[in-house]
Amino acid sequence: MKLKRAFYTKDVLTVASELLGKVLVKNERGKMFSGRIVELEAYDGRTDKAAHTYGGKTKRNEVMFNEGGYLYVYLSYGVHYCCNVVTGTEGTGTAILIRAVEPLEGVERMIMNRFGKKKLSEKEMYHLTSGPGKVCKAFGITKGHSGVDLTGDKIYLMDSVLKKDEKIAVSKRIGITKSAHLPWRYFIKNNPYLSRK
DNA sequence: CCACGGATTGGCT
DNA sequence: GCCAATCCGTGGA
Repeated sequence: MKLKRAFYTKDVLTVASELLGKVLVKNERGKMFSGRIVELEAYDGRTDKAAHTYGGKTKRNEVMFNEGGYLYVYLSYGVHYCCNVVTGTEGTGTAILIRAVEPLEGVERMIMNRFGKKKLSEKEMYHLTSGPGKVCKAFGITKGHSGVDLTGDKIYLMDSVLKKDEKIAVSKRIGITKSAHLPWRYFIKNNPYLSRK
């Protein structure tokens, strides 16, 4: 089942806690890419100085002010794209950064997008999508996908539940200096595809 | 107008 | 462990 609008329009921390284990899917003219979300971070422009929306609406962040269920993509350090799931009601300015997934479909295409070859060692496979920039590179997600409606059929999320032995853990967010104390990074404990342990 | 810094990554010391 | 790559929004002159 594809996740519907109502899943996304809830409060950002509620959606964040429900988003782990869901499957990110990209259908690129029939070429499928998919992966289970194993790590994410919440950003809330109303209170959180690290959020892109903290200073109000700009051309870059306007998608993040949409109602929930849209994709917000930005360029990090001028080098890497990172993708976010917009949450909440219109005008809220909240989103969830997808930091790592466990690859499912389209693995060979992901390896090609990331490394320009077809095979990786077993060890290298754990680094295929273990970071926000890596996920976008592997899936072929760029700035042109910012604003895509996640209730459409190009990029969307499928419902799925955590495995019986999987537990959610929470920590501080990675790589930020402002509002760094907030415990808004959620991840599946001991999952081998995390960006960090 | 210019300087600065950032939700990252991979390669080199 | 350290650092360059490289775009763009923000803030100060």
